[in-house]
Amino acid sequence: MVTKRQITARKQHARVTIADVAHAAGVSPMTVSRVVNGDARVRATTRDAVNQAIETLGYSPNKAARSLATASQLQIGLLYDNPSSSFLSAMLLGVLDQARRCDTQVVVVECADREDGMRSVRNLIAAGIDGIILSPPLADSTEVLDLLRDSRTQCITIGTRRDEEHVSSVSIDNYAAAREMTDHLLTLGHRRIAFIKGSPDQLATEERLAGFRAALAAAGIDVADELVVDGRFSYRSGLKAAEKLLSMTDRPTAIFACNDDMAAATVATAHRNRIDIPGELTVCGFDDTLLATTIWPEITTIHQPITTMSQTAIDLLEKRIRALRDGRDPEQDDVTLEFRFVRRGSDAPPP
Amino acid sequence: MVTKRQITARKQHARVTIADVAHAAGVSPMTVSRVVNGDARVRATTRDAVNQAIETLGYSPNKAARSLATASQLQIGLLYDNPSSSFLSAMLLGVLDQARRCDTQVVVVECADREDGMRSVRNLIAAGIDGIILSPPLADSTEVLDLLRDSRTQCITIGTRRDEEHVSSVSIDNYAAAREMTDHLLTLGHRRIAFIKGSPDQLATEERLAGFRAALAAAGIDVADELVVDGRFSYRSGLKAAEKLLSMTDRPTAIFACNDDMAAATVATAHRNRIDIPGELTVCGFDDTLLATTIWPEITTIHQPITTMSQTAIDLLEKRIRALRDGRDPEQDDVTLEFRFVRRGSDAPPP
DNA sequence: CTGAAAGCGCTAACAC
DNA sequence: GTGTTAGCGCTTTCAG
Repeated sequence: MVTKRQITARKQHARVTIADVAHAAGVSPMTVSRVVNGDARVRATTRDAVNQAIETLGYSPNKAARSLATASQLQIGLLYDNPSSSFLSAMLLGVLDQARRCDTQVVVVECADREDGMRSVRNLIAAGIDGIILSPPLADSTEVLDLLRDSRTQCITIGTRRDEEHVSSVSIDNYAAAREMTDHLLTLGHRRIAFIKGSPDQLATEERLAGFRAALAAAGIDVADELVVDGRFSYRSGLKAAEKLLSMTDRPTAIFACNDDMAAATVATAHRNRIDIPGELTVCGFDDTLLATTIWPEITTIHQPITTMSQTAIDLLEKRIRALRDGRDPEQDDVTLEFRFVRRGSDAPPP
Repeated sequence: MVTKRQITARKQHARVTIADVAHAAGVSPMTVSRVVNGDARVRATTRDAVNQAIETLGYSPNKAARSLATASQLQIGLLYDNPSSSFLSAMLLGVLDQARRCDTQVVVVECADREDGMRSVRNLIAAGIDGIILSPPLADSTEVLDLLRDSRTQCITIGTRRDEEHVSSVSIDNYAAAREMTDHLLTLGHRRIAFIKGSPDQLATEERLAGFRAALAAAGIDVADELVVDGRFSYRSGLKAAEKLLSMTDRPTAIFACNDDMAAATVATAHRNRIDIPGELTVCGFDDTLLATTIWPEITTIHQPITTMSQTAIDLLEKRIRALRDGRDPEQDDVTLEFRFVRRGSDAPPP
């Protein structure tokens, strides 16, 4: 009696298993498994019966059992180092989503700097990680990349593309994007256009600058050296750069900042100096992080599909690792996703 | 020969299992399991031997197998609706971390509005979710909460506390925090202090306002109605509120905004009007999101430990679900975490 | 304190 | 097309 009650109680809480469904549908568990996994070799009527049973019983497969049986679960590490929170949340969203889809455990690690990055990578490797995703600026650290290569750990970078044998990447065409933005400014009629650079240690900085220069060159405009100023991607550094630019006697009519944080800082500085945007000055950014739409006016910028990028990264990494496991040679891919020019309220023709 | 080679090849890729460790240490798999799980009933020498073997073999337990054997893996849904990206990333970080720790699958769902929230909750329940975490403003939706109660789904809110039987919560003491901030302003010597409210549908708004009022009342200061203005937590709404406040003939010497976004907007508006911060105007915020340290001057604010909050939420939810599974009655908890007053550069004594 | 047996829920591989 | 058998790697009994 006592026993029976316990069993009943347990049954209530127990999830329905594949066996229950099989029983209800009058087939074997294997058939149910096939239906669930979309195996084509099941008669339509059988399939319907099974689906019916699944429906009424409210069956949903046990992930752990499946992982165990297929030996599928992977462990992937995601390292990041002080990104903007918009970048981070967008990235995490993509990672979480895709990881769930392809049954992958993701370990997210914040690194204070490259030193710390090296340490984390070593730890993860020791813990038996299957692959690693690097976001900038860690993705640009040759040191970290070399460590990964030497330990033969699969690796993929997000946001910057490294043309090296052992790392794949997911990024956008920074050069083309910067060029498109600059062309837009040119079309608007601007001729005196300034550029605020990002951190020198990130590839993206150079690529964007190159795109900027190319657009101007194509239009037959010389870039005055004084109009290309240093920045470090931070709001703070943008403030400094903007002050320098706006205090010039012959100040630019448009400023293209290497990311949205610095563009926002430029807007703030302009306002402080009672310069109207976009009436008296055009400002545009890059990345389309949340800050771009937070401030006023909203910033014209380049949208990076960060969530899709991180999903793609997980997907790619997973394929490479499985290929490796099956003895195949994993190919190195560099995926380039589409960026999108987003026009908002911070640009206008020159006064 | 062929067979052997295949086996060898496979062995290379196969992870080391508990059996390998057991063999190497000369004990049974069970003993290894006990050591790994910190069971006390193992002789010290045996334990050392096992640990030694684990070390040299580089063993790490297979999560899937463990989940399966202990029937432990839980599914938890996390719903969010348009939070600031700082809030979101902080929350995701905590969730990811804790979920990995306690072997929980988290499904993150973005909801466009309450309607959408209802739909998502229904879907999740149908999919057999074990519990749900709600962040504001969804956490303040009675409708969603009722649905959850009726379906007997475990639920916990983050950031706002609902005093209802069936929902647990993790939050900070908004009232006390607002009070502490206001006291700070009072100590500085401010007497004409304005308050920018958040969205009226969020409990946090009222609590913070109450704290603000209480501090002033305790100091024997009447709050002029005109100094408490509407806002909706957005930068945009903060801009409007700040303009109203700063255009007053007898404008306030300090402005306490209900969150950092609105505080940042206030700073921008002040700058636009050539009002120096903190020299001529003190501005402070709430939440300590990234925006607070992005802009200049950095904003004095209240730090909410969002990452810890979401970790705690997962932890609590997990305990409740397991309790329920074991037939125990899950208790309803309201956990209040410590906030931290963070003084930065946006406050000073009145001019 | 330690070990043997049994099984968690699912899916490969092979039969039929 | 469908069923059978045999595990995946771990932990829970229950013996000793």
